[in-house]
Amino acid sequence: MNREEGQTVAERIRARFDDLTRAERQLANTILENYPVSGLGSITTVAEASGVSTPTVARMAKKLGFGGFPDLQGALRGELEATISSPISKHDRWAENAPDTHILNRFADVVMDNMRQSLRNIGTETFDSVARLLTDPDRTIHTVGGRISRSLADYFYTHMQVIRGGVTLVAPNSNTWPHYVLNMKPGDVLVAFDVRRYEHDIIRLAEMATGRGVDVVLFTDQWGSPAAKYAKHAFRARIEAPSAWDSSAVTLFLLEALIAAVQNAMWSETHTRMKDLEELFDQTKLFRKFV
Amino acid sequence: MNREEGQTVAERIRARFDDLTRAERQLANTILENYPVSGLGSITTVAEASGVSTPTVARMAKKLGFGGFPDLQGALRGELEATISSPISKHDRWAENAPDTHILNRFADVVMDNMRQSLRNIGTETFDSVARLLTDPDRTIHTVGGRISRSLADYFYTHMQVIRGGVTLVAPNSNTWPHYVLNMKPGDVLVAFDVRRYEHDIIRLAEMATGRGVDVVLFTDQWGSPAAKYAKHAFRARIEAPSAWDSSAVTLFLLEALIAAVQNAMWSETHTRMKDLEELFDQTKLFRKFV
DNA sequence: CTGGATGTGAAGAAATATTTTCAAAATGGG
DNA sequence: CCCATTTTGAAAATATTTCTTCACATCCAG
Repeated sequence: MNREEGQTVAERIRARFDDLTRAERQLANTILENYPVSGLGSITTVAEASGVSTPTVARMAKKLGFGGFPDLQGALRGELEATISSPISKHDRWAENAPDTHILNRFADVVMDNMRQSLRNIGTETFDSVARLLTDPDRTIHTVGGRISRSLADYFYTHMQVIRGGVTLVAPNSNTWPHYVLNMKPGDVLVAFDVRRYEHDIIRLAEMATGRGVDVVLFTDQWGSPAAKYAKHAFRARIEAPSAWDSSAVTLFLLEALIAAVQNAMWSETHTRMKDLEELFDQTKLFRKFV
Repeated sequence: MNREEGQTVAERIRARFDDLTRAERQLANTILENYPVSGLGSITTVAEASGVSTPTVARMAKKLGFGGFPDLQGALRGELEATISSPISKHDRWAENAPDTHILNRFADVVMDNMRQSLRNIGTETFDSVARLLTDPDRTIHTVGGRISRSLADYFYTHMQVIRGGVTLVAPNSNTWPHYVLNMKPGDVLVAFDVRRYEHDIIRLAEMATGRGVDVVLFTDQWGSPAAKYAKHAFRARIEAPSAWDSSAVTLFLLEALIAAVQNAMWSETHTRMKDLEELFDQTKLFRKFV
């Protein structure tokens, strides 16, 4: 029984297929089609699905060298996990000259994973709703970030400013926030960033804004800032990183996608603004074109 | 309970995520990672894998509208079967409810691609050399960004400031830059960000800095800013995006990986600084701990 | 007709899930 | 910072499901 240790269930079945009896082969075939999901139900389910009796299933499990049906099932689960959890990313040898353990590669793996998982958890309805909010020219956009996420708010602000008018960056110093709140009117949008460790002031700000009829859009992490309570829409991005810090890469990606969506939706206005901006830059000669 | 009939487990979790408590969210996240395989073991296994107790698992199953844990598990199995047996699995099933043409998915595809290609073109030697430069406590770090990349410089600055002393953020207004140059001494490092459209002032700054014996590290795009001429090390990240704008996501990723590397290399110093910082935060009560 | 394979049903055993209680911990408000 | 409230986990008792095994009837191929 020891040689069988490293084998998959499918391999074991094929290896001993000739020893199997008629009903057992029938069962084996059912397990092999739609492998390995079909073997995951209860022993009764599996038996019924293949049209054999439960004792047959139990018998075969032992015949294949497992302790019993649950043992076989555990093996199947393990295989499935291994299959699903290692997608192309691991095999994809980018930066081939680097050993897998180099921080650059480890970081890349984790970020790609964050990306995949975040995307799975973010509904396009949320995304589209937020894009629609931000496209509405009657709503003023306010944006604010915490100690770390401030840079993201800043990034967002810089872009939105070009795309449309009516965008405000709330200053980092929370003492001044009441003044900003004073300027928010019902229907305005507050785009807030708050990742752990969640900042009390941001939560309060979200609360105050909500109280004034402002729609709060929150960018946070997978655990969700308490500010989510006040948020009309929340994006929960995974921020896992092999580091003492969290990764904002996925959040930035979401932000950029959102910026792209808004820009598409209001292209005519944006186009004009960008052209005007170009001219202004040319006039002040602050920037010289190279490309 | 009837409206929930057609929903996937993931959807149910997302829909009620705000109602979930801390431990439940923890559990929910574990189920969502490696979805849906992670939810297929026994209730004990699942509980242990997420670090919560079995009652919590049972409680959440009911909260989500299932009869109990086995019911939830059955739903997961059903989904898995549907997913695996149909050929949908072609396109990694992120954001599965979104058509491939949704901007969110298009953006994701492009960014993942940028990531792969950038990594292939970036040698770990460059990465390691830069990490070594930034780790040297005798060198002061100056960092500067352009109109858009300013946020990245800011992000970098915020983190480096915690990791080590001797970090300066060069103000955005280029009029004041000569003053900053005055303070740069030979052996210092200037971390500059310059993506298209390349900014004349940044190039001049890099030139001036090099003239004073400063090592310039440049983050730029795949075409390379003219400032690369003066840079000792340059990171060329792909910034392609289905948008009128470029994507900074890969650049941010590189930056974070670099920050992680530096932080690892000087952990003892960083550790002390972080603890001190915590205390200062506690004292000023600016931030309240949630996690 | 015969022997092995199979299914049925059932009973006991084992594992698993549910629920309860209660103390400890976390959270949120003042 | 403290207190009230909620959440959580451990333990245990209970309920339920699932698995194993057995006895026995049936089927089928040779």
